[in-house]
Amino acid sequence: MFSLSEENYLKAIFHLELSHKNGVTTNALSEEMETKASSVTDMIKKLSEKELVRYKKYQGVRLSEKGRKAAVNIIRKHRLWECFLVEKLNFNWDEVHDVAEQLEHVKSDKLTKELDRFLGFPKTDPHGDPIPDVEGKFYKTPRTLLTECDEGEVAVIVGVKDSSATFLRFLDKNGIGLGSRLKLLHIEDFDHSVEVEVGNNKLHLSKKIASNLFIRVSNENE
Amino acid sequence: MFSLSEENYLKAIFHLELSHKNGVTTNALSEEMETKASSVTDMIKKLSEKELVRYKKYQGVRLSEKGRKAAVNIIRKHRLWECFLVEKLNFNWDEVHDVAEQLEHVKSDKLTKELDRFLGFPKTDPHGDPIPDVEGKFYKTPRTLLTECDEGEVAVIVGVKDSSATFLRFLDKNGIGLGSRLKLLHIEDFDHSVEVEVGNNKLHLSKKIASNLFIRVSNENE
DNA sequence: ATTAATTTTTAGATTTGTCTAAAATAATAT
DNA sequence: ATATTATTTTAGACAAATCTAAAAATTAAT
Repeated sequence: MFSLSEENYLKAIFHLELSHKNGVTTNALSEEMETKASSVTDMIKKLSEKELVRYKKYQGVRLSEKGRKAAVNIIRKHRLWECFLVEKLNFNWDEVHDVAEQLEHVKSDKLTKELDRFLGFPKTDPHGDPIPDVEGKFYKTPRTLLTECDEGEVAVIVGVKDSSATFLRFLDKNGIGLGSRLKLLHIEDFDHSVEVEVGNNKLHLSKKIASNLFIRVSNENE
Repeated sequence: MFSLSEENYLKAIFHLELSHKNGVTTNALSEEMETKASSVTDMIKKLSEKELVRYKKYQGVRLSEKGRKAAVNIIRKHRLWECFLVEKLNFNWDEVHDVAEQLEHVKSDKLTKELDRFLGFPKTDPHGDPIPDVEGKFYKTPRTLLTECDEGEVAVIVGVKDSSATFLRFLDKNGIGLGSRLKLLHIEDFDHSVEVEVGNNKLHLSKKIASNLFIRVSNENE
């Protein structure tokens, strides 16, 4: 159906469209894909011929409905494999990305369907990102960033915005993971860093860290 | 490490070496790989430069130790994935091949190791073929073909020589699978076809079919 | 032991995805 | 409004893996 490279471009365009609402630029794509802009132009032309993207010269690209379907399917597979690796194969959440990047390209509808069933139809991956269903629908649960939280509130970690190994290992080291309950003790006016209580420890988190933690504000007693 | 194509050639050479004891010929490889002989020559040169095979012009190829290790590792992964598909994802034994062909190329030692553990360190795949260990060692259990069986003996099916979907579905249709107990009632002198009892049915199997069934001769009462 | 047939290799072309360098277009700054 | 800068595209080249057609080597047949 699609080549490895085409699939990777589709995925990248999908992710970039979230922040580049009026078309993904060639340079943005070339940065994301770690290739030269000229290579991107070449590939965009191919995707455009296949009607996976809409493209006008110098105007950037956007996915067509067909392209979106394809991209979402790859993301679905990626996230299901991540669940598999963590839940069944003892991978840590910072180790799954590269392997899932390979597994996501395996072509077999039955495989995806059965993997989903085998995992119990998970709704989110190990980083808290939603897993789209077969129709390509994302069930988004409401979530905000820790930076939106007020002093005194209790937040449950439901996801990470940055899922780089560096960040994830930092969280591990500090006993923070999905499901962790943080009480926001203090927001520092000077740099917007926050002081939180997690378990019985107090932790100081920079604004950058807080802005990469997705939370759900919780009732003290729930 | 190795390209997809290189891996497929290594695997093919390994399989062909079993029957072509004094070197795998270019034509044999081109048939196995479904490519032209000239393409094979090109690839052989590349593998030879990488010291994965020993090659002298017009003399065919054989795997080096390094090449054998690589080939066996791919076969190991292929067979582990086949187990996974059948035991965990409800695949039938005639459906696993193409998907395993894709999965076998995923690169991650941890993945292979953990998959092996997750499956309970299986020794054979769904077709009864042995799964090599991490060191590349095959633990071969003694087995013969149904054609070697004598009248009156009871045979347990422990593997299939031909694992094409056509053959496997034929076996399914006739209630034969790994572990089936067949009593050899009669060998027909004319064409060496055999009459067997499986369950409460009598079946007539051509010589070709009998010669593709690996068996272990069993004690009536075991 | 030649000749004929087969197998294998070489030479040159093609496709996919990439690259560099240069040209074209768009965006920004004075 | 024009000049400067940045972005994007084009043109041409390259590596990997394949192909076709022709040449070379080996094997088989008389």
